[in-house]
Amino acid sequence: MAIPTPGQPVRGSRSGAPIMALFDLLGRRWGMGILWHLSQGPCSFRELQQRCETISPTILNRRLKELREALFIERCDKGYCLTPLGSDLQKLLVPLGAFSRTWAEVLPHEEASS
Amino acid sequence: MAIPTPGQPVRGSRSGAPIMALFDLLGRRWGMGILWHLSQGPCSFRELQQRCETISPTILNRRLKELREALFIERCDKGYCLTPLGSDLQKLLVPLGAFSRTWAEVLPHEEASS
DNA sequence: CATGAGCGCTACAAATTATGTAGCACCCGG
DNA sequence: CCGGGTGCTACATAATTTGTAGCGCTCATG
Repeated sequence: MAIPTPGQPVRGSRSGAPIMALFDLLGRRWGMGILWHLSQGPCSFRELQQRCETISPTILNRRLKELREALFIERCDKGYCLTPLGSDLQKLLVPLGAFSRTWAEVLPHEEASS
Repeated sequence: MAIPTPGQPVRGSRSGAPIMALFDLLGRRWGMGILWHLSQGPCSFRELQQRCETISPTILNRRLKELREALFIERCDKGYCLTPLGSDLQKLLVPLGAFSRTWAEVLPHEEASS
């Protein structure tokens, strides 16, 4: 499972359009979630695992490797943290948080129906 | 494979935080890519399949169902198109395009090495 | 030095998702 | 009736993710 790289063929673009490489990387399960949770501050592997609530260590470790290779995340004394580049990316994700709340209101609610 | 819904348990949040539901939905393979390609204008199922270059009809259809249920996409005379809500979401994705190009420059290039 | 608690990380089998190919049923123009 | 387009499904195979257990390491405490 090679890490998607701009310029190389990736899912969504044989020519490796950067946006498609990014989508491929972030579109892997937990990709965006890890960036999101890590933006709350640096933390250890196990702490991150708990922030994600239900991620398995196998996949956390794999995503961590990929995101490190992509230069979004790096090791630090506290465990893991975002790089400046990763932080830039995370900031672009923030508006999605606001959007998602609007979305949640618009969507037909599926309360535990009586 | 239930569609992630804010308020229901989703991957990344047992309590169904809207942002995690959104990440779960968009984080499925091709999720963001479909929105991206569809923003180029409404098109037919097969045309969309070609814009995505390498998507299988099985998964295109599944994502389409999910995204329609999430109110991001709807049917129209030309085939499929973004809803206003979906269009809002897609606009939030646009900055990622610019970011991805910066990223592509920063990343060590893996040219076809001699 | 033994114990316990934390760390990053890996193994492995089972379950879930995605891929690729083929092809259905439908409609339209020739 | 034939060719070409549409949306979409079936099915076997492959890839990815999950969940659980536990390794080897370090550090603080007794």
